[in-house]
Amino acid sequence: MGASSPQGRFADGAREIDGRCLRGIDAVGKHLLYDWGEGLWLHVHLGLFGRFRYHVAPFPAPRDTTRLRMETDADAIDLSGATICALIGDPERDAILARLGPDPLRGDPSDAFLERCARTATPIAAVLMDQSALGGVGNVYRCEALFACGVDPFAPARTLGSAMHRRVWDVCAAFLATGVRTGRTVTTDPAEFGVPLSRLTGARKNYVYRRATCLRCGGPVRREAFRGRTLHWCPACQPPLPDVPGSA
DNA sequence: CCATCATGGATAT
DNA sequence: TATCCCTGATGGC
Repeated sequence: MGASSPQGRFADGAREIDGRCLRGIDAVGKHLLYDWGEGLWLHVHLGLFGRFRYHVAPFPAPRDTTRLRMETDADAIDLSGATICALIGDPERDAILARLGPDPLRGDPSDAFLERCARTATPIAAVLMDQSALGGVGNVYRCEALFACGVDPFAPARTLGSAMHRRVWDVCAAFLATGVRTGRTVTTDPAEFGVPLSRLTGARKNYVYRRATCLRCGGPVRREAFRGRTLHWCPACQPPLPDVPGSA
């Protein structure tokens, strides 16, 4: 396969994999690992701005932001905007795996996540964004999972109880699986609207994320910056738990 | 043309 | 908690 860096910022890396045969691609949480054999890996993390563009021959000219183009005679993939695009070896790959929490899409056991939730007084909204607690969930799924569970984002994790911890895990796992299947971050329930999942688009894609009003109750959605990210939640559908003396 | 915002994370303080 | 990096779409002048 051919590799090049039209933008130039990954010129050395592209040269290194140019002409090699890709053996496989692994996804761990939000990290992608391209296996070039002999312990050589391309590590990609899309971050906030990263994206792939897929082309069929004849390929369009790359943009001036295209950091990496990988191509065969028939197909090309362009990568731009990624937070991480780097060649690494086995030790660095192992370190990535080691620092990530369980990823439901890999069939990892939920134990470590459940134990973290049981132990910590950190708000559940922060735990869900912590990639060492749970791999793969970002802001959309975090907001929508808490909505699906009727949980106040600021509730200290351990006050929710083990049954709710399990439910949060299950909901996140279901969202991630749906994401793989559909290629979209749909979190609404087809049964609630009587239409197939494929029709849950636009204004019916999510219940609270980036919405002015709750898709379920019609009440106002609250929006607030929390640790650098914007939380969205419905205070009517996700009421705070009553204070229990000595619980937090 | 410019400001603003976005599915993320590392680093400084 | 603040700042910076990465890119692209959008909307207001």
